[in-house]
Amino acid sequence: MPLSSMFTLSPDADARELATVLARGILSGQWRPGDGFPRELDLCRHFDASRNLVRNALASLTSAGLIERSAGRGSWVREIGDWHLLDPQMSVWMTGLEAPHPQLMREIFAFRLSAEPHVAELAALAADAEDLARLERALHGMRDSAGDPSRSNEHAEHDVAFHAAIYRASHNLVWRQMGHLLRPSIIALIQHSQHQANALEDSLERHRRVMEAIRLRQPRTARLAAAQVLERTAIDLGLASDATEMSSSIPQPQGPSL
Amino acid sequence: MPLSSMFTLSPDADARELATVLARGILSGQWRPGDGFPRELDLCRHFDASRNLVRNALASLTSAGLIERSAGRGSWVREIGDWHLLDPQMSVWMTGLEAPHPQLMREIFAFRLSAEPHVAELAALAADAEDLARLERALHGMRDSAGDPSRSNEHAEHDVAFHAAIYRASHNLVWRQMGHLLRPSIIALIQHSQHQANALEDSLERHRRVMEAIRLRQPRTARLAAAQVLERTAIDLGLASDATEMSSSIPQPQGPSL
DNA sequence: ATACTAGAAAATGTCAGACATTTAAGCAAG
DNA sequence: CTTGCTTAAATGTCTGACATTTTCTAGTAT
Repeated sequence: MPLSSMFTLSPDADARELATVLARGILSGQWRPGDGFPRELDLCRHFDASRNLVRNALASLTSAGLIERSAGRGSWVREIGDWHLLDPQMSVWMTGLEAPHPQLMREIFAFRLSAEPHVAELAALAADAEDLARLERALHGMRDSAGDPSRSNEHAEHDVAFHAAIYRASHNLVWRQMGHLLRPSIIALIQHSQHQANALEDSLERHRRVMEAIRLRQPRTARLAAAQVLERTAIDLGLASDATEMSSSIPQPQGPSL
Repeated sequence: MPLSSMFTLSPDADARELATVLARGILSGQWRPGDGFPRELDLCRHFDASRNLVRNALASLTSAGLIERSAGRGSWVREIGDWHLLDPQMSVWMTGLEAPHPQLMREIFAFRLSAEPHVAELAALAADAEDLARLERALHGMRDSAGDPSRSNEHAEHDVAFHAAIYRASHNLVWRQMGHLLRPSIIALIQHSQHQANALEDSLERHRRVMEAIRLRQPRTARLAAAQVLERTAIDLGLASDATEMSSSIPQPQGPSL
């Protein structure tokens, strides 16, 4: 896949911006897994950048698992399963994408569906006053910016902050790091769903119930409330069909036990 | 914190090795969060390396969230909460550590305790023939190398492979990526517990039960079996006290619902 | 004395060019 | 057909210079 003229860059760009352009080229499917990636010198020519800058950008892509490089052989795009979806840098790159990567969005949402209710349960067990303050600030921010299309970005940021505060309230460093995954998922939601007023009102109410359950230290209630927030989200994304099955934690029928 | 003479490097080291040495210096507490990190030129002198190589190594630490850099001000170690624990590179760095980072090990184990039973449940719903083959190979590897102190590393690798296979069998890319967390946790276990023969036998049996439950597509059984593997692990690590409470998924008593 | 400004110093960021190393392909001799 | 040499192509590294950002300090005007 040659460098198309779609990829442009301001003349005074730094390595971070170039990395962003290239990463989004991969995330948007311009280069696909298995494809060869342009050589350093071609990138230098195309973007009128020094080799040093190009190499720094490629180092970022490498550390995110997007490409693999080998002296003498070149660079190529790695399989999706090797991408470091939990690298915070990836969240930034995914967030600015004009059209989100469909498979990744499904995978991330499926993960949230399976994990977030449990995280809410942990949060109800561990949250302290600071966590509750964060949740409250985020919820108020969502409420203030609700319904105004010109403030939808702001609304999305508060939405992200709310969910990140839940992960953080688990008081576990690993779960907390996972909060970075939320941004691309939620931004895509805001941009691609027609928020009807009553849907928004309903969403806010469901968020509020999660916060209340955490405040009252009711783990099971928090779990169910978090599942219902995601159910609402699934509806807004048009994924409602199988969402309800996965988010409920009703024991499945099964054969004879061991 | 000056550069002590503890930090040495073979004369023909590349950026990756230097990054490893420096990262382990941070992970082992030689430099603590908030501390200033040595300047580029000091590192060049100390390790007899070019500035380019030093900069590449520092870029790795930056992308892992271990340090923060700013033109004119220098570099310093970031707070533990900002470290990218889910970066696969971090797992490599943590694994080779002579003495594991106690807090990180606790955090990672607590995460596994809360997540892995659920992942096993997902695996029981989604595993295919290839996943089962991976689980079986890993279990056989564990069994073959059991009890022989000279093959404890091999045993640990198969142990890692078994648990990674569970995450992978969830058939979700995010959970799959999280399998990288397992290595440092399991290696630390092997190195710091006196494996008595009966404990090992018991551990193997518990692993086998997880695999059987996944094979038979029994999610609830798989969840419980995975919790019991972790319970065994907690005993071997000397953390057994509160482990059983967290891994069981018995509903907690709670106040009035919303 | 105090506040503002200019300049120097220190640190990281970038550039340019040369050279080193790794890999793959082609070609020729056996 | 195989082996080994040569060449080309790509990434990796080194060196030295310069650019930029930030902080500290000294000096000056009010």
